[in-house]
Amino acid sequence: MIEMYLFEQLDAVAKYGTLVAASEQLHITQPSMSRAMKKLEETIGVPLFEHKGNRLELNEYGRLAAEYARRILDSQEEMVIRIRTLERSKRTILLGSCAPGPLFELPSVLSSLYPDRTISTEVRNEETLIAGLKQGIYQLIILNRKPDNPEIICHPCGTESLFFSLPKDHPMAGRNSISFAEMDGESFLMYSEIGVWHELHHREMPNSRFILQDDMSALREVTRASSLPAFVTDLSMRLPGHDSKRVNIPISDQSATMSFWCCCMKDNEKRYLRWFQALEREKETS
Amino acid sequence: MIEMYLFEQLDAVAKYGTLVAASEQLHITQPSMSRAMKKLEETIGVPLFEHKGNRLELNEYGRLAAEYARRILDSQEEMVIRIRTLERSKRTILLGSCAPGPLFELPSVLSSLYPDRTISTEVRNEETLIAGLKQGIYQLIILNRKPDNPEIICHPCGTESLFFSLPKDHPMAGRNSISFAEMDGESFLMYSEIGVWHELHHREMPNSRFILQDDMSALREVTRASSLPAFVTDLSMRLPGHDSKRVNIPISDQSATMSFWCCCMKDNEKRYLRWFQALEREKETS
DNA sequence: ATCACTTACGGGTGACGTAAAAATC
DNA sequence: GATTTTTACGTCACCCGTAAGTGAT
Repeated sequence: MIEMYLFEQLDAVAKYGTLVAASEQLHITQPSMSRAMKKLEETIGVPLFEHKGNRLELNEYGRLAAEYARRILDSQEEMVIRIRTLERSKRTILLGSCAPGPLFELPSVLSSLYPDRTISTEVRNEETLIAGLKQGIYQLIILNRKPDNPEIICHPCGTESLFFSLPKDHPMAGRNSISFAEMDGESFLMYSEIGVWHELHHREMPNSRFILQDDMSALREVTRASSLPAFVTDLSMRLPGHDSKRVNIPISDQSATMSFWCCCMKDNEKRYLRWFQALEREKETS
Repeated sequence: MIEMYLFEQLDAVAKYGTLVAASEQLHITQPSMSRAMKKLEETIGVPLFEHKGNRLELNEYGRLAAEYARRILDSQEEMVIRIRTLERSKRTILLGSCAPGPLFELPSVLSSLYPDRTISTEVRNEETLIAGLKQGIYQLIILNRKPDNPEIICHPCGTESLFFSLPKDHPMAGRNSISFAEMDGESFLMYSEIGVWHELHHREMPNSRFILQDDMSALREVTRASSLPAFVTDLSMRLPGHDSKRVNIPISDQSATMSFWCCCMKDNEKRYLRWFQALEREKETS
């Protein structure tokens, strides 16, 4: 039987070329390394190295062994991660979203439906969310479009509409609605963690500049003291601390309203049935 | 890092159900087993077992871990076997054949061409030979038909023709040739290790009985003392110790002559080029 | 009482580190 | 002399076995 520490050391030798380099990486002494490789050769019964001057080099068999070592180490690490992830996913619900808006209200609903589980949320891009859902890192994800994958189940979970937030003395402040095009070219103050909304802004207002701030309360301070236009949404307006000294003008473009879908893996559909039913009820009441 | 002995023990527990049973199989004591499983749980950080009465049972995580354990152990064993096989294949030539005839002469030719390598031979069925060739167990194999695989290179290596071996007082002993059908129904003495020839005998002489003997010299003794018909081939006739007190009558059926091909993996073609050239020369001289 | 597992304790293997030597550049 | 590997030796971790204890059937 070949113990794992031998594979680890072989892998390091294959990676770093010499026993000295490998032993430094693994924080063991070089003689220990030398002995381990000898033991490996003895166990397999085939020489894995050949002397090239004063250094040791993997031969054909050694390279084959190193390939296996890498594979086995990977398997072992993958095992630990998968088990830990699986266990964690039973205790917590990690809700990933493509935008922060849905995360304002939904976690508290989740929490009341699943009181024994921890609710965590993250804003990530679509690719990361879908990959993470498949791997079981996320139990639920919120996307702004249905993914084309029969293994993933989706339910609608509301919309979010963008508004321009203007100081009262702004020339456009009296309007009932404004289009992206009308404002394109100005500079905007903006929260940086808005996920997929960034794509929209750059597509619809290619000539504008966006001044990003990743601290929401800092952003509020700056906005209050500035005459620059900014953005709010119908969802963010309800948050406590919202600035009422500005006027919020609806954006006339259709693309300014985003629809969200909440998705889980088909395998977990039953587990989140209550949740999806709650979403349906919410839809009806609004 | 999870050492291999932990995987081995986990695998045994998964296989045998209880710590006691598993520990007996591995020839270690049960407390040792108990500690090892605890250590595994501690390392991963997730419980792998649950108590079911007075016995321990793998839970969901434990079963997942056991799957990985099995995979990792398999990888490790596969690694050792592959390396040893590869190394062995550099030092020896294992020549497998579907029939013993070609093995009478060819090994000595091989030996003279590759004096630094050990030559071994085996008679096996076609399936085993082809699978073994692919795995590198055999370096060369001899088949009675070309395999339909572009990765395998074949060269003709002679023929073998079957004869009836009859006592001089047998009614057919005076014939120039006999067909299978004419002798079908009789009982034959026969060497058992004749590989693919068995198929021919049962196909062409379905009503005959074959009395098998796996010891060639014992078979000769019995044949000498018996009046039963037997078989020889043009190749076996040349062997020392051949019985000259009988008459050997050619078999008129075409199927009584078998053609052989010697095959190696395309990757090894160069290595055995000398060998295949020698076969070509042999073909010309005969 | 029996069976399966856990806890406690002592012993021996072996993996590691230190020190020094050998070999190659 | 600098670098890399090998050899020699002492130490300590840890894996195992024995023995006793707990809980379930």
